[in-house]
Amino acid sequence: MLTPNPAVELSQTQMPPAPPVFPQPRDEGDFHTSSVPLNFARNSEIFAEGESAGYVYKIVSGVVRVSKLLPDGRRQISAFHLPGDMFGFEVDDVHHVSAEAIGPVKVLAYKWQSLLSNTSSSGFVHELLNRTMIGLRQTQDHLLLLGRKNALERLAAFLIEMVRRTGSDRSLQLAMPRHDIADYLGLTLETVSRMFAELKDAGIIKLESARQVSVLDMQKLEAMAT
Amino acid sequence: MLTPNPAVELSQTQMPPAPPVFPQPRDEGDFHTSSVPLNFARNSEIFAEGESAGYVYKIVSGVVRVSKLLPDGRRQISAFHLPGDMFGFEVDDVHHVSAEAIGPVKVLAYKWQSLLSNTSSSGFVHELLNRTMIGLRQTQDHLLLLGRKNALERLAAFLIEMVRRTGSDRSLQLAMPRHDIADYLGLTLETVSRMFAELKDAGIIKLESARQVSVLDMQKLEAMAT
DNA sequence: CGACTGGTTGACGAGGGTCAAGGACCGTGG
DNA sequence: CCACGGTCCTTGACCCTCGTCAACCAGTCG
Repeated sequence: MLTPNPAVELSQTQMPPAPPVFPQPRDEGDFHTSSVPLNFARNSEIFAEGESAGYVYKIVSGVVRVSKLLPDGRRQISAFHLPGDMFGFEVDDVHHVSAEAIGPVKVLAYKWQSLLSNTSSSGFVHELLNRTMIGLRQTQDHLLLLGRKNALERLAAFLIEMVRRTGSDRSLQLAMPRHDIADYLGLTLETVSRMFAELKDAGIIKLESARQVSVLDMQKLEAMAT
Repeated sequence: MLTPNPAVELSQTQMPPAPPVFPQPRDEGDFHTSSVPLNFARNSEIFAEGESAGYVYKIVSGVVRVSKLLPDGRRQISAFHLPGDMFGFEVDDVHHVSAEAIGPVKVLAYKWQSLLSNTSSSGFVHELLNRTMIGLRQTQDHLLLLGRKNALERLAAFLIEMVRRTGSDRSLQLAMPRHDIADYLGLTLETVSRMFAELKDAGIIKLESARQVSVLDMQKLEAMAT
């Protein structure tokens, strides 16, 4: 996808109609560089593994999953990105992960090369370095989770992460289905469902619905995440 | 460890005597910044999780493991670093991982702040951004391994990675014990040992000794790594 | 030679995957 | 208004991979 015109790509299954696209460059104050606002429909692909990487994306609204696939279909989600997060930068102009919109997503797309060459953008390089280092640290934390924690600890850690990142306190709205949570935590969706039930039976959370979780005992939840 | 004088810290167990330390700053061509050569003995700590992060390290010789620990002792090694690699950079002046010398290690230590403030070092920031992005990519690949691959696939991937990184072709010298390989691959040392045996029985590798591996069939090995 | 670290192998069990069935919730259309 | 299809979620039964525990072996250094 070299020319960003993604909302046309509603290939996968039948999709709710994508919001209209406005491909006119706008001047965003952020990096003294023009950005293009883009809209993506639920489950549509923002970029895929192996594609040429021309743009950096900043989320305006919605949630994005970044993942890698094995040839036989096994999938590992390496991160969920929320509004304000940036993603899509690569060293060598090739995407080594793919990114998809979990629900309807609005992003700002920045042209990668113009950002780096732009002389007034040394602040941008520092910002990018910071964000990349933070991303590296979160990914290292996730390695510990995948390599050494059991299913219950993983789900507890996930819920804590989501509570913290969404800035909510007790009530938590999950943007993603069980299957995505499973692929993020290195589990199956059945195990994720069972661990939800276990936390519920222990009186630590309350399931208003599958996507709407209330944390009843944050202390205990944090203790379970080890 | 704010003042680098590490070879004195031979705390853990009885250690082979550390090579002498030469703490005089030298001018290395690399980043137009002075570096301090340091030596670390086998199993000695270069820095620990939670410590203040003042230096960036570049390996001259030896192998370093970077890891995170759970309170109950479970450990995840997030990376092995070989000569030429850099490690130790953090966003917020606090180390979120620990680093230890696997065998005797020589590094060059660069003062972190002086590198970033130095006006002539914008090249350094770009280099650091590149290295961090590469590190992030490798860590994402490792997430896929830990989250979705089985024991045999993990060991095969590890051997391929080591062959590639050491630049060797058939013969591979492993710097680390089974326990470290296990903590890198999210397995136990027994399982690692069994997978070595399995690859050996399949005629894919030959174990000259525990640390000396010959790859007999690279094709098959790559096929096993999925 | 003895102590120590590191590695291999076996027996057994548990945690989580697989397979299967059914329930809850939603928007659409008759 | 309700039936219908689709997506998502839950729960149960069974099984397999890998962890645990234990014994033993190999190499090395004093």
